[in-house]
Amino acid sequence: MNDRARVPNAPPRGGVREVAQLAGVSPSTVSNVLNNPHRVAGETRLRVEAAMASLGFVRNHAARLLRGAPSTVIGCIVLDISNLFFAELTRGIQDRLTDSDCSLMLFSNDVDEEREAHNVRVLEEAGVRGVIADPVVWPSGPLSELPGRGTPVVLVNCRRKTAPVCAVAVDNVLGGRLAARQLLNAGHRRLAFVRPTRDVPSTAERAAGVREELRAWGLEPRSALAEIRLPSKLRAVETADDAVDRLLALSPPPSGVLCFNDMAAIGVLRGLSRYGIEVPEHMSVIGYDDLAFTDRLSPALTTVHQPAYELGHTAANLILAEHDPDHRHREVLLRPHAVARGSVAPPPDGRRR
Amino acid sequence: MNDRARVPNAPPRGGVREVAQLAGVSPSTVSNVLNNPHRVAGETRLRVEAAMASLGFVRNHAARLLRGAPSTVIGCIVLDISNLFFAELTRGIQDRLTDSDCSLMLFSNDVDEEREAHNVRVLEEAGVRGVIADPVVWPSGPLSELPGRGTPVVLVNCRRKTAPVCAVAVDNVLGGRLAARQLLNAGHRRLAFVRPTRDVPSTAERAAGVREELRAWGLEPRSALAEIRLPSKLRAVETADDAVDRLLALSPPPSGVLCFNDMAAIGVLRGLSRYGIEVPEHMSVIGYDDLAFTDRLSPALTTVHQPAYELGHTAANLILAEHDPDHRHREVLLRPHAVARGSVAPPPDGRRR
DNA sequence: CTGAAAGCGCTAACAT
DNA sequence: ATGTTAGCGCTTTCAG
Repeated sequence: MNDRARVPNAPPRGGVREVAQLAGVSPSTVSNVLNNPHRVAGETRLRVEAAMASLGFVRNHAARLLRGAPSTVIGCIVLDISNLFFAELTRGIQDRLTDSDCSLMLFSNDVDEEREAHNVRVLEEAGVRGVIADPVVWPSGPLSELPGRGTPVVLVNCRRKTAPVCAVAVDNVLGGRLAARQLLNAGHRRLAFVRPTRDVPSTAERAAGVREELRAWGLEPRSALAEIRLPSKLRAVETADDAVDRLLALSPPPSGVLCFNDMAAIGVLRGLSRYGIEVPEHMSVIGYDDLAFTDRLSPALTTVHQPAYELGHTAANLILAEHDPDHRHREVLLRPHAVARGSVAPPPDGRRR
Repeated sequence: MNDRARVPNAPPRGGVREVAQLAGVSPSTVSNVLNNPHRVAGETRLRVEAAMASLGFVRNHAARLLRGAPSTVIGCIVLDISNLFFAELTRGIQDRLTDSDCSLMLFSNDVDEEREAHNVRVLEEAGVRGVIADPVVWPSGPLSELPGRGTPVVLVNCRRKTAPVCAVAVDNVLGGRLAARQLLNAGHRRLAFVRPTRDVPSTAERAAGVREELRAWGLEPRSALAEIRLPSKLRAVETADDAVDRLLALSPPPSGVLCFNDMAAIGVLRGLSRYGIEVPEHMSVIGYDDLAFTDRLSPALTTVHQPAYELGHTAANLILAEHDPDHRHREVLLRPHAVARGSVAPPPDGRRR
């Protein structure tokens, strides 16, 4: 084999050699007009450029990489690209990378450990300049081995723990407390927490925050907080909708529902409306993330704001900064804040329960 | 230079050579255990595999590519990843690619022609196996030159016109008609159309559909349809919110607003509520896309459904199919359908206007 | 079943 | 200012 197994009738892609020949110079001169334009005489450069244009010359990135050029692609592994939170985060990364002429290789792993491992491997084989990831498992997973082999890693939405990497996260424990506090403040004493079956670090921290807050109010999580687990790999909107059946079967019934993210909250809202249960009159609901449209939901969703775009932008900054020889790993911790809207009200019976 | 300009203190990444040495075999045998495992004796293979493991061997994708291996990465260029429509579409692509062990290199170009051209170039230089794109310009743009140089292209959300490529699109002209029809059916005769300043093929087609429908009802687009243009590169939610000022300044005022997509519709809803204008009592609003949460908006958004995930899934199928030597280019045309919910009602004065 | 050798396209010394 | 040479890591005939 050899013609690159490209599309059937494609003309062979010409290389520097061919350009050099047409321009009547040597391959290294062509390379120079590409990489050190100042070192080549103006007239020669023009001739070479004309040759490149007429041949439709396209640089071969693989060959440059092999020769030792620094890669311009950054890998990114998110949990679910169809969640607007990650879409926003991805955009933050994109925008920053674009400014530095870098590209993004994106994976969405559906919170699947095996897929995460596979994606990490592909990225490493591709020789990317660094990897930004919201880890499914940390600090023990496959991601943790990358830095030791020369591929920088930046964690998003996850504390670095003790690992020697950069990380940018939102304080999820605080976020969990903030979420719980809104319900508690409104008088709710029996809560349900809708969360994934498979916890990732960020959701585990949120859960810890919720429990902390409960205890701070003198409540015992074990009895005051019922947990509803959602199958992890499917769309939260749908699984949460389904889970409302279980939510309503709880006894004693909760008067407020904490959702691990806004997408799940939408599902809960939908499920509740299936049963004709009004929010917040009969049931309070709180989300997490503060996605762009949550203020227009019916009712407007009370939630906890996370700066998704900024998270992505910062992560991109950090990964790009790894290039600097005297770079020190650091952790950026952003603060979430509560957003009170219309989906939380005092419990229906007027008394605390 | 030479140690790959990787992270400062990284150990040099060992290659097949090193593995071969440790296993006491030749590099080609190592290559064989990687690519033709059946051709190597069981015991030798085990030894080689052990050596790879102990050295933390990672295949170099660039070198394989250079040697002629078919690429496993597919490029994708969308207009705006922070629009849930594209996030869903991207997920459809991802899921399909994952099944074929391929990866996704994703770009979001903010409807910017130059960025599109740049992204196309990067993808071509990377030697990707194919490119899936929702083009900003077609059929004259940089995307159109790819197939001739050996990189297959699949259009999403855009008709192929006469070009020799595959495409998967939703019938946008029909979609535009469907959107307009819902307003017309409810009795509206003066409409506003909120659309981007910079049309991409899909929005231009929707606009054509809207005009067609108007004419079918005996209305003259020029007088019955006011156009509100949104700056293209910013988030539609925000620009549409701002545009409500202009919308309300229209004279005579429209009683129904067509939005080029759901994100813009959310912005319009938000802007309208700023003015205390109720939807649909005082103004009807219709979106486009039917994003996952639109049924929970207040009011539930009347819109036109587009199968975003299926679009992505099909596009991935098509690009993967280009590998087949006797592949014929084809265009898949999906049908949109109207989704009537609560944001459209008869015009406020009860009479047609 | 395993090894030796050549080369993919490009770039960086080192000549000239 | 330009050309010559060698080699990045891998795979693939072709011999042994």
